[in-house]
Amino acid sequence: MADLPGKVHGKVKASRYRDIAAKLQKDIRLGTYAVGNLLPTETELMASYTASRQTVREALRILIDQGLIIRRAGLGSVVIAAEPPVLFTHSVKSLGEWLRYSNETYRDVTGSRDIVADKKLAAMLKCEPGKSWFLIEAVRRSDQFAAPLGWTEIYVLRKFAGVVKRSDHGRTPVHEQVAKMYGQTTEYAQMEIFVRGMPAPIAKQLGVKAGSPALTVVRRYYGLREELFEVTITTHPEGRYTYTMDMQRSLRPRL
Amino acid sequence: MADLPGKVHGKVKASRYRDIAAKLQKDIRLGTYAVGNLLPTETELMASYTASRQTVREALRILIDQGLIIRRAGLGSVVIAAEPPVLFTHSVKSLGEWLRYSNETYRDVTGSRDIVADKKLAAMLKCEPGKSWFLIEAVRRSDQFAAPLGWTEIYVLRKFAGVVKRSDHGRTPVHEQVAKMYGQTTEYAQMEIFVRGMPAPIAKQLGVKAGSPALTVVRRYYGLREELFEVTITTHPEGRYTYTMDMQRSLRPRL
DNA sequence: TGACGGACTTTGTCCGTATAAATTGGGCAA
DNA sequence: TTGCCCAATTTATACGGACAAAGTCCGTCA
Repeated sequence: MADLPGKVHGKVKASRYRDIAAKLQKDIRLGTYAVGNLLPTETELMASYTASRQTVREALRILIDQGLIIRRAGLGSVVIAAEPPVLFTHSVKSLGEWLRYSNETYRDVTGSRDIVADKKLAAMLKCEPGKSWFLIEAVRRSDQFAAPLGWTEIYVLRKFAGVVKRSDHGRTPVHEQVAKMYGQTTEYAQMEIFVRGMPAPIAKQLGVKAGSPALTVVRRYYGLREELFEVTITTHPEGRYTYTMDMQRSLRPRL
Repeated sequence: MADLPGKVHGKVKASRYRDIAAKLQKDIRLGTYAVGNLLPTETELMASYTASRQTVREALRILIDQGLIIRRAGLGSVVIAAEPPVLFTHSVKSLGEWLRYSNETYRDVTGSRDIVADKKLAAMLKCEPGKSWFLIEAVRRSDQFAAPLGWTEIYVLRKFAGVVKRSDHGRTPVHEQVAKMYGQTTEYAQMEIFVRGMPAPIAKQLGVKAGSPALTVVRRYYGLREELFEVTITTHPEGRYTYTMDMQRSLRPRL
């Protein structure tokens, strides 16, 4: 959607359907067609603009791409926004890329076991207390540095426990392994970043002082029907990890 | 682009053009049409699929929307990717929404002054040492709680210093004020989150212990030609701030 | 060699038409 | 009243055709 025809040096070439789209956009922005209401039907637009159905539909397609309307057979064109809504976007190819660990990092698994969420863990994972999980604990390390980057706790549904046996287990994001082995896809994900004093058990593993500044990142992965199937909690000591995100103004290609 | 026709309960309805699109996608993924090469022309596709030009073009439009091809009059359909590139997106309406402060928070400005970036500050801002900035310092507070949420340092170019005089200064993101007053728009932005021990001067302002865990968020705003025009640094004590981000699998509407 | 021009190819735009599918609303029956 | 089916409306899909605009290719000419 980046570089479609109709653009010349940033300017938009004139054409029948673009003119119609521009007029409709204006009418939507000015409230002639309010949000929630219907646009005129294709037949009406054909009459009022003296254009063919093809041309009218091409114009309406622009409004769809801009997120201004949705269209339904039997219903019509519903105005859902007065302005193109999205201005800035941040995109990632996969949720693995989301975490900006480079390829030189890996998980050094220290152990794994079944665990039942008590009230405190349930709050952290955002699941019901009493839910069963399979826990994988690991130290995140880098090829470059001797000091560990952080401590990782990975909670997956018990039925996915088999991922620990994979040969690429330490270097591939677990949610990708789950997808490959069990076909569980991630439909929705959530991340939380906050600061806390380093918990004593983790401090011991990482060789830092308990209570020292620690950055904790919680990632929750949801499948179909909002089912939470994996949560990872990583905790980093001061100076070992920075989360970075870039955002770009999204250019709307057509018109 | 969320909910176009052709989808029923997540499944895709069969239709001529979707079949053609699916076949072409497969051929692209398998390398029959390699990246950089051309797809068959519309006329050729009409012949090989026994479909009208309209139908073929509808199929190709799907590939365009998926970012697999670009089309040019006189050239053809160039394959630019073997797989739909973007899988997960996080979108925000404005960069103000980016920072998840609700409307109940505001900046309590404690002072402002000119400042020249020394080596240390330049590294933090990612600018050249010696660059001049206008610094606004403020405590971020909430209507709900007595304790301050954090400490904010806002660095803007000196020519934008006038924003402090605005009546809405404390409740509107500064980059929006700059946009309104001076027409400076944000084309690109970057965020960094890391943990550090609370610096003594800030600790004093916030009434917490120096060296206690602190979450620092740096936001850099760039205009046209990569010009850095604003940087904000906010520092939060433990328990006062959590950064949250939601990501949704981007559903490609057609097909 | 390099610039220019024209023929050719390919997509862009626009028109006409027909049938299918989805949605709504009203009438009818339980 | 409630629920179901039918008819009307509206968009979705698909066919046909025509000319314009943009890019490529190649031969000609300086």
